[in-house]
Amino acid sequence: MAENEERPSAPSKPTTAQPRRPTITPPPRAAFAEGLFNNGSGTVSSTGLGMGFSPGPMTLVSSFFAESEDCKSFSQLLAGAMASPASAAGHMGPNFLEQQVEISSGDDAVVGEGDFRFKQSRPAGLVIAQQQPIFSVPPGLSPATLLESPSLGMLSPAQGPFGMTHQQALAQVTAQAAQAQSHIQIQADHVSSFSSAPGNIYGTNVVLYYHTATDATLSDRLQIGDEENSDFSHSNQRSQPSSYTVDKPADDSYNWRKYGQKQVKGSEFPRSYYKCTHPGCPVKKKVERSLDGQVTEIIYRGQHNHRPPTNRRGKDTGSLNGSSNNQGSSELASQFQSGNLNKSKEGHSMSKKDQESSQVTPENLSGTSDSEEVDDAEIAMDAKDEDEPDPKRQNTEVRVSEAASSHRTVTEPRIIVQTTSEVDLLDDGYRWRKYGQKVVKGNPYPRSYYKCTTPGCNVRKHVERASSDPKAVITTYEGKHNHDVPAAKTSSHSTANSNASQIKPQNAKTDFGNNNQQPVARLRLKEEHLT
DNA sequence: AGCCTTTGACCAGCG
DNA sequence: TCGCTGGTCAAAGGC
Repeated sequence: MAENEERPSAPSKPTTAQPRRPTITPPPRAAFAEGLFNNGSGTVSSTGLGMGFSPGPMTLVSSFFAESEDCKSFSQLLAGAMASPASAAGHMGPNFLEQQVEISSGDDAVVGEGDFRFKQSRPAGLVIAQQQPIFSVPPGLSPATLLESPSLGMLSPAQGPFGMTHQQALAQVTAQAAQAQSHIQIQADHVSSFSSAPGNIYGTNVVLYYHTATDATLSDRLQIGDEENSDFSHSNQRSQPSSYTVDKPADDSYNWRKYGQKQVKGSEFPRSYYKCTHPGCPVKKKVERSLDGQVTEIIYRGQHNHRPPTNRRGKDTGSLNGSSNNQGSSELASQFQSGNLNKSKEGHSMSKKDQESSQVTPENLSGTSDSEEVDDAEIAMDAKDEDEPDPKRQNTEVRVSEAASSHRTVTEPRIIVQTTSEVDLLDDGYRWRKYGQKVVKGNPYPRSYYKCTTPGCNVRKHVERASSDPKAVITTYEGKHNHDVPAAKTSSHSTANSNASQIKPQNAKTDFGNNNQQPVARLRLKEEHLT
């Protein structure tokens, strides 16, 4: 199992005098999860997938904001955030009605080689996450560990147990990232890092970076601030054996075989190479670990051409993945795979240069770097031409991403999805009909409303542009598609994105989706497109 | 026995 | 052409 396989192995060429990264000492997962699940409302409903699926990381993250004051527009939030982090924090106050997730994509959006990242810390120019502590983390428990929890429920204590692995969460986010066409950042201080990835999604390479340099601040960011969540931390502290050290990425539902390890130049830690053990499956992944076993980077390449193994090897004891979790993971993975198996080749055809060029720094994502040079975002992309990739845009995005790559840092956690095919990620594969537009106070740009044109499907989305940053385009999805992608959109990119769409609705409102029984959890994708 | 990790060697791409 | 580098191979050994 991936977890075991990714246990740190004694580097053949041990690095010396490397800055030690904080050791993560999470509680036993069972207790940990219990602590999580017993928090908040105690809602235990599963998601619309009917398999105990939990909301994606966005939802989870968003749940932090679940008790914010009023549901201000994202534009407002974004504007406020940009203007003043503190102000932004206020916006995301305790009464924030809608559970929202901030996933921002960078200006340097890449169509062909999009990068999606989860960001632990707020971007310099975009602060959405509330400043108030959200929940506590037991001493020694790193965010990576938190997210490695099979449930991730810690991120959404008010929503009860969500049997979702961080891979699933990541998968969701990644899928949504794909939908967003470009870079994604979870604009939440609470989201620290992921210890693993779901593997290839839609022919993309998922890169997870762990930057424990920020771990020092995690305690601050992840401290409890909500009495309601205190059980979480308490339970964790009670049950957490100090000796429990998470030194491997969580289960990503696939089996991997290590086939190599090298000390890569420029990398602090040895890089391990893994192959999916499934016959004929081209998926590989590279894992970099610190000396203390913490994963610092995971790169997935290729796309699984099979379902995740249902019978996980018994030796995978590092995870408390229950059946629901595995099932959920598998289900999620299968969703990813459905209808889009033809991308694996493209994934492998992606040159190293392409991959590298597609990596973008959080600074760029937040518009503080070279991304400033890019043209204005195109909300119009959402309003029209969803069916057609824009070659021009692709070229531009590649250029920007390259520029951005020069600013790449290793100081912040990030997850990068390197798309391995030229996919117009903006196109989510579904047909949308614009049914409204509204100008929000404080935002010169209108918020456009769209509804899925498929009869009986209540999925909606609205797109808005941040007032203070026209490049920032936020797409919010509500509901779950109860149908497949329209036949006319069976192109690779459409399929990929449709899959993404299929995943998003897990966080959907109950009044939109057919299967959604969960509290509202809107997904908010900030899309920053290039012209 | 099968599957896995380890690890030195080999290969290919690139400047 | 050569050296560097990342990626892969494959034998050996362990579980």
